Amino acid sequence: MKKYNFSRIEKKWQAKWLKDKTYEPNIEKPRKKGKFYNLMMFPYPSAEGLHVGNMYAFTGSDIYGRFKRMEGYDVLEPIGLDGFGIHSENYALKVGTHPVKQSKVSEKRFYQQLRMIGNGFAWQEHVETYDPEYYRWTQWLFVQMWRHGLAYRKKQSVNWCPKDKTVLADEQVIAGKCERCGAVVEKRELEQWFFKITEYAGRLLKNLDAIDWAEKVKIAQRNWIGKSEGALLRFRLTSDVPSVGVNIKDVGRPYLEVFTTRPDTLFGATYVVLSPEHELVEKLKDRISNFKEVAAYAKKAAGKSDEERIAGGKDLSSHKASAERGKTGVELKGIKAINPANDEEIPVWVADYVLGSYGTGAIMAVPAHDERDFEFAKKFGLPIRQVIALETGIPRPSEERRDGGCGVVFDPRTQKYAVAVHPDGIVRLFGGGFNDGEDGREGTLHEIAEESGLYDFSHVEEIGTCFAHYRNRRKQVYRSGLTKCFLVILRSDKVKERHPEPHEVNLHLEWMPAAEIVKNWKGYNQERDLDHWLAFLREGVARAIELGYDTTSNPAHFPSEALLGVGKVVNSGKFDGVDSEEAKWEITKFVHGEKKTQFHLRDWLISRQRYWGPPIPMIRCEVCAAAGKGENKEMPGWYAVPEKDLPVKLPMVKDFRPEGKGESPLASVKTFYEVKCPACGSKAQRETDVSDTFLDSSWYYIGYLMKCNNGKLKIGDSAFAERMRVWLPVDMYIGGAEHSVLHLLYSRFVSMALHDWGLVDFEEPFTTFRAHGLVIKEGAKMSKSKGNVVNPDEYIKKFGADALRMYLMFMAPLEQGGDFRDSGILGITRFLDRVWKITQRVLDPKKSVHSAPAFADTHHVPDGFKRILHKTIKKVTEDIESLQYNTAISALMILLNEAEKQEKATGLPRYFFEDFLKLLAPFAPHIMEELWRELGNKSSIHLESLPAYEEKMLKENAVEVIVQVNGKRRGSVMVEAGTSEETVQDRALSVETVAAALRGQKVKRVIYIKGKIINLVI
RNA sequence: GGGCAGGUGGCGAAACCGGCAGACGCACGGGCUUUAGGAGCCCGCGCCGCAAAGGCGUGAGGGUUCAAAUCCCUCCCUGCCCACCA
Repeated sequence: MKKYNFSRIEKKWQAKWLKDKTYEPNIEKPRKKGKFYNLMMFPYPSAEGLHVGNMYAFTGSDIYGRFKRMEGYDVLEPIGLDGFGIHSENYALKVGTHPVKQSKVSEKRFYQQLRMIGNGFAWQEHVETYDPEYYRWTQWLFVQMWRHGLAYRKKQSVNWCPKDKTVLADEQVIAGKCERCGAVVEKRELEQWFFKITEYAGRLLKNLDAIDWAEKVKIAQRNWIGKSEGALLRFRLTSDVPSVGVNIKDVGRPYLEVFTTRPDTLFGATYVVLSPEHELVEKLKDRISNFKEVAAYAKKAAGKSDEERIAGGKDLSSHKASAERGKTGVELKGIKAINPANDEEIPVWVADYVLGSYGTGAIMAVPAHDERDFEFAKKFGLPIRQVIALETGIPRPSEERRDGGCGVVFDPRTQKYAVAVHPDGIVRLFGGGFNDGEDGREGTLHEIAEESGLYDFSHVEEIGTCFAHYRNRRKQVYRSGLTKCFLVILRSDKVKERHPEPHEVNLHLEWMPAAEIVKNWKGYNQERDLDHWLAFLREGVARAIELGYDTTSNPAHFPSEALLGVGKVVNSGKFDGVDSEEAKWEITKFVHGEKKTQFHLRDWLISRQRYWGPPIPMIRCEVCAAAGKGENKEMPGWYAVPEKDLPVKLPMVKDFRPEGKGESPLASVKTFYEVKCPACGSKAQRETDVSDTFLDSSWYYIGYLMKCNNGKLKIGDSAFAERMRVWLPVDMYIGGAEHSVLHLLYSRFVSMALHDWGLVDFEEPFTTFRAHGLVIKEGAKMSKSKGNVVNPDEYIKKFGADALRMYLMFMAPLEQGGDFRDSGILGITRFLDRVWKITQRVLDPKKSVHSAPAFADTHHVPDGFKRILHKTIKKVTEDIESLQYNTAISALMILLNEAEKQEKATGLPRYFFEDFLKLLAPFAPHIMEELWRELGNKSSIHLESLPAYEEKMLKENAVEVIVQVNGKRRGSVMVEAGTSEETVQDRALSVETVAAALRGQKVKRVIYIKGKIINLVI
């Protein structure tokens, strides 16, 4: 018997496939069922060779591609390297090699490794992003963005990584640290190139609904785009500082514009806040009496990294909470804003918790209903006014409806409020459910008198309503109703006899200052969910202060939290009682505000002050700039490099190290940056920054098509347009979830732009996207420091690529990732060994390999075996389609177990081997090819069609029906398929163990699930 | 703090449109092949019982149902992503 030598077999077929162009599709005219573009995220070859995570992803994608090929599609499965950019440059820095040289070394190593894993790559179509013939088109893309008004330059405070010495996009800053090197990110003001991706925000969001992508990636993109519906509101500004320079009306905008998603809370806006970088801070300098202080604050805030700004914000989690922590800000003294809703004069602050880059860079602060404003207001003693009575839930019709009321009872002489104290320490307001025929005011005063005895009041005023739910210990709602709240001012503390309800007899009256009540309020909802009464208390106290009764409470200090959520508007003049959702637009209209949709998405920062990337193909001419001339009116002096001059080749710069001056190393290469102005011919300067790596990878799926058949096609050619029409969009894209928002969003943006320019006929580049999971080792993350990194080379050497591929896929579903355990791979090795042997046995050791194999006569093989085979075909086909390779492999193992039994009984028919090997071919391509050829086939198994299952072959003729008594298994009966319920029941009753369980009791009910289970209920 | 995914034997995991929990594989135990090894074959393997009978078992607690890993409610834990976005 021939021995199984995977090493020899794998090498042999890898060479043969390459020679035969087995995996090269017919680009011009796809064969058979048509094209299938099977794309996997290309790797960046920076680290120490191919990682097992790469191999996991590639294998997962390759199996799918091979499966589609065997389904009859002409599959394009290209591969390339994303080797241009910071990560590759950093690797070069680390190993001390020049990136030009290093890229060649990495390329060789990666491609060599990639050839060993057994993927069906179309090698002719490979691309490398650092190849000038590739980045010619990356630069071309930049030029198109410029020509279409989507590229612009602006000075911006940007994220600056002090270690990588470059600008980072927001997406590359993780919790204030650099995504790649982990250094704390700083802020710097630099002129940068941006792409207007925000112009596409709406479409990028909307199209998500129509594409077949992993749901979590869609969610991540939706969150990133971050659409919010709100309003732009204007606050007039006034000043009591005598005008020195500018008149307040002459600052360009005599009002402050804010964006808010909660215009319904406008009446509760008790101050406004500008971001430190807001233009009005500078413009109003003459009107700000403490400008020095303000300017110092703004300067400090601008230099702070986001990390520091956030650290200054709420950090309630850490116990090291020092007094230093908390929000910071400075009031603009001398300036006031007018709340347009109630014409109230309110203070203006500048604080770094407001971001300059979002909305209008200014907010109206509603501390009662926003956590951040609340925290700020508390710290600086600013007023907090509740304007929303929260809804505590939605009642169900079945629940008993009972309205009620409560009172905030204040004694002006002692400056204290009345509270009901329960024996177990629970504190609440006086009040309760109304009796029949009572209304709000009368009923509430009645309840107060009943519980506290108090009845002599000088002032009673309704201050709020909410729809409340009362819950039992299990938090189930047992009663719902409208609850009203009244502020009640005591005339005298005369009391009459109490008539409390039985459960309230132990209740007693206590007087406390507002803050103390709030402090003692803890956990009232242990028994009933009455936290809305706390909101009423705040409301009542605020009103008592307003009326001048309460002179000791400081409303800024006693509430314990902001009230988030929606409900009915209160304290808002004529809008009182309106649902907050409605009030949003009514109030917006009332103050002549404007409805506005705001996106979280920012423009794409393209510039990188580094060496290893495609130079941005732009030229700056000072002469034209001075004359106001240029390709873009708004940006005089700027010209795109003419397309005939592309690519702008990256010059060889020996010292490519970033210097940290905010300039690319190219800025010191005179021969590079000195050029002639394309318009006027005067001395001009080339842009010396390079572009972001994500621009390289945003269009690489098109790049592969350019390389097809060694073509020299280009975008814009009609032949290339036709090629793109045939092959795009990508049918299946598999990659890591870590690119959910970066690469995938930019690619979508670019393809949408190409579509708008009339160059491609699709908007979405990837029809289907699936994210593979992560590979961990023995339950732990792989890392070099732990020394537990799986090196694929070693395993391929030891077990073969087929075994490694299959083991990786057997661990768990592809989308889940897997736990790599060294011992586990042996199971796969054994399996492949048995597949090898069972095939060798049929090839009869006595004859030569080339003579006819000794198959069993088909007629001798029972239908039962064929049924198992067909069930396996069905299962494997379906599982591959849904990327559940683990269960597909398991089904194939079961089939082999059955086949070995069958072999002993009757021998195995030819059809078994053909189908079995084909089903295994996507998983273990080398061995299957070898065995397939040994069976006498002349062409590749990978170009064969998958076996099809026959529906009629799946039907069992005898089935086991489980017999349950009261839902517990007590036995089973074998019956013919289609046996009537009565017969099954009779048979079930005659089973000994079933009869024993019934113990002669009468069967009350029988549930029969056809062919599966019969449950006898007694 | 928010979003997403998940929690099932000693381990990786199956089953999840409610219907025999633990398929398949690893590890482990026993046997066979006169067996030096990470070789092969057969048997066993959730837990408590010598065993049978039986009972208990899918993060915890409750609920719906003839029947719950699966559906509902409350809570706990882990991983990943995001996080002052008004």
